[in-house]
Amino acid sequence: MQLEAAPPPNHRATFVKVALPIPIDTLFTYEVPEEFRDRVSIGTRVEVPLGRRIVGGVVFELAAESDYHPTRKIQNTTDVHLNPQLIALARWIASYYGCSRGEAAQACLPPRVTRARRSARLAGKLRLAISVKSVDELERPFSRAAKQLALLKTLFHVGGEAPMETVCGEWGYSRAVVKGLLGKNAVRVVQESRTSPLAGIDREVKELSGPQKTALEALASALASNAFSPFLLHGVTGSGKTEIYLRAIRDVIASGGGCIVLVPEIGLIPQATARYRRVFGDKLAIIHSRLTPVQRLEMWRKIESGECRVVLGPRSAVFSPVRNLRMIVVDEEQDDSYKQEDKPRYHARSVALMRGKFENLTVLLGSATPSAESFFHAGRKRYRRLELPERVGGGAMPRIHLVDMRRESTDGGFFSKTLLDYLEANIKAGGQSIIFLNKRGHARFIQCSACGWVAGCNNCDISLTYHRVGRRARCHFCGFAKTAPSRCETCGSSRLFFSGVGTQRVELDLQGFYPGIGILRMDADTTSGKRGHQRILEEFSTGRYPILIGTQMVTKGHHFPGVSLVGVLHAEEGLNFPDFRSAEKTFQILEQVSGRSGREGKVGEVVIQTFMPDHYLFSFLKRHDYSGFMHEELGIRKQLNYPPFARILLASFSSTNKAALDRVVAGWVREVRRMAAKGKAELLGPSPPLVPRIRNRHREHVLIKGDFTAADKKEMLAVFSKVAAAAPNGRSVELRWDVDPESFF
DNA sequence: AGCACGCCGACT
DNA sequence: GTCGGCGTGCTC
Repeated sequence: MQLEAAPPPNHRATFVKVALPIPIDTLFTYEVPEEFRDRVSIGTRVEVPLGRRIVGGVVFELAAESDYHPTRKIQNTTDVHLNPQLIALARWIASYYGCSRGEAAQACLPPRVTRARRSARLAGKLRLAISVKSVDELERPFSRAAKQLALLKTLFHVGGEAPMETVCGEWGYSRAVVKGLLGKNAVRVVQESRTSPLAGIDREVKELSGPQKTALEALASALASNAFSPFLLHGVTGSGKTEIYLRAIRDVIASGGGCIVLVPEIGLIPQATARYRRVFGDKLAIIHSRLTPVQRLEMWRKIESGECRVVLGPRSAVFSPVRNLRMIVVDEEQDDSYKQEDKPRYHARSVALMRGKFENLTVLLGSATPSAESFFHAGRKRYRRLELPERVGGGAMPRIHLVDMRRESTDGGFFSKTLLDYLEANIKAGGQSIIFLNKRGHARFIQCSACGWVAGCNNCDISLTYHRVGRRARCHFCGFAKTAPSRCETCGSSRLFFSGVGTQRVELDLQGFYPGIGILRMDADTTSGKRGHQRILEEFSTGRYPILIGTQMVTKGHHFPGVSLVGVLHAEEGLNFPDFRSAEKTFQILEQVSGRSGREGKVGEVVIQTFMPDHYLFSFLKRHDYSGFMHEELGIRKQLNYPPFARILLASFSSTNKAALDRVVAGWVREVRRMAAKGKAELLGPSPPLVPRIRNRHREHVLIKGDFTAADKKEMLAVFSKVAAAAPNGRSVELRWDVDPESFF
């Protein structure tokens, strides 16, 4: 008979095994000097010597003896630590995404700040001291102080006051801006809070719709069960998803729990989160990309201590050490900004679900246009489906008109007769219109009209982008730049033209049709500066401009009550992209941009121009038939064995040495194919990607489809190390390992 | 990943 | 002669 083993003491160990932020998964053993023993346990972030530098690592194991000699000593300890649940999550990330435990642990923690400069504490709250009915009244008196105006508007949006810390930290305003406003008596500093937290919600919506009530009841019972409960909340634009989130979170907080809300990466944090701030006040922590490392650490401490119970932020917020975490919300769950493109290449939606499993949480995925993956799982009852099929206030969905541009193109121009007719009618009626160019980037390249030559980069296989400023031609990958050529470098012709998205040409055309009309254009030339996008969106929302022209940037953030027409140019763009998700993504973006038309009682019009009107997505889009489209799309996915029916993995190899690259890739593929023959995986490639050379590094892609385990992935990575070590110059070959890739670039 | 060591070519 | 390129090996 065995004695019952006492749990190993989680303190006072002589040695610790530490996971380091290097691409090696072995734990390194360090000695803990006597003075640190009380402060080191599993999960503690410690500073340790590695070679001749000091790095931050996380203690994963304790040991009485060292298995490595000579053992070096821990340099220092920190008060940052990973709790046991997050250690488990880091382990899962490491094995699933194929990185070291140290790299995964690092992604779960706030940045390591070396110089812990304590910033002077900003006390009190900043309160609006002038009374205005709408932000428009502020425009004129503050027209010469853009920053002050922006701060006033933000204050107005959040209900009139905000803590000084929020103003200078989260929103990034300098003290000079605050001082300026204090000098003009436009704001005051007050000590106490006027709005009590958790109060604002009932004032905003009188009554919930039937489907909203049903959804909330389902969430409430899931939360009460304390079991892992994944949901897909499918609600059309304007159907009140945020109201559901807010109420569910409020109930969690009321019963002593905490929540995480993930949002896609957007630059409009203050406005987009104003409702959360009004409801949750100081209990809310907002994380965003403009926080400095010190601010991030402070935020982490507030969450860890329980001072903040609700965390709102982009993908990294999924790792927040929230006290008594009960629920994770993933808003706009289809958004591809949830995929981290640097190591570890995790998907925040997957991490949220896995964390939910480990910690028995309710995980609420919300979207107007759910991903095929989530839609599928909801259909298979792996997630519970909640639907909000109607807009709040009963607004009808916009009417969609499809225009076949093969017939209706007006002598090579951008506009069909149909779109021009609708546009003219809308202008006459005083409505606003959005002209959406369905193009990804805003690159303009330089081409010879005599021979077709395109100005390209010396180091990358890509065309150079033309920048009007200084007439430069620049490479987006490596930064290579030169003066834009005035003659073709192949045939010497001077007949060069600048091609690309053409928002400027669209604007020119429209000015021709409607001389003197107010047009806003949103592209690389007009959105320079940090707040460029926001500025243009705000100007458009004043209603003074009848037309806004833009690319995909116009689909995010802000909604415009005055818009009753959306025109889409080149709707088929992207459908021919080498990405199995291209139809899904195109459908989602067209549905989203359509949703911008007509709100608050008015039926909006949407004119979609395309050269591929026969593509299946358009017949479903016309009827706003999301389910119909998804069933068709999932049928195709099944046939081709793509997600969600199979897992995929993109192995992207690169090297400056083409011969070494080819040797290593060929060797790796040969061995992995042999492994795959035993299992169910299928290898596609190797094949050169869309851009076969970047920064003078040649590239090769291999796509792996099938059903593979963490062990299979580990073996494939091991094969790479082996092959690369054996081949001449093999070490020059780099492998970028992307599990569940979102981008195939 | 980062850093040192060491072996080869092309310069003051 | 050495400066510095990158290929290789190692880090508790």
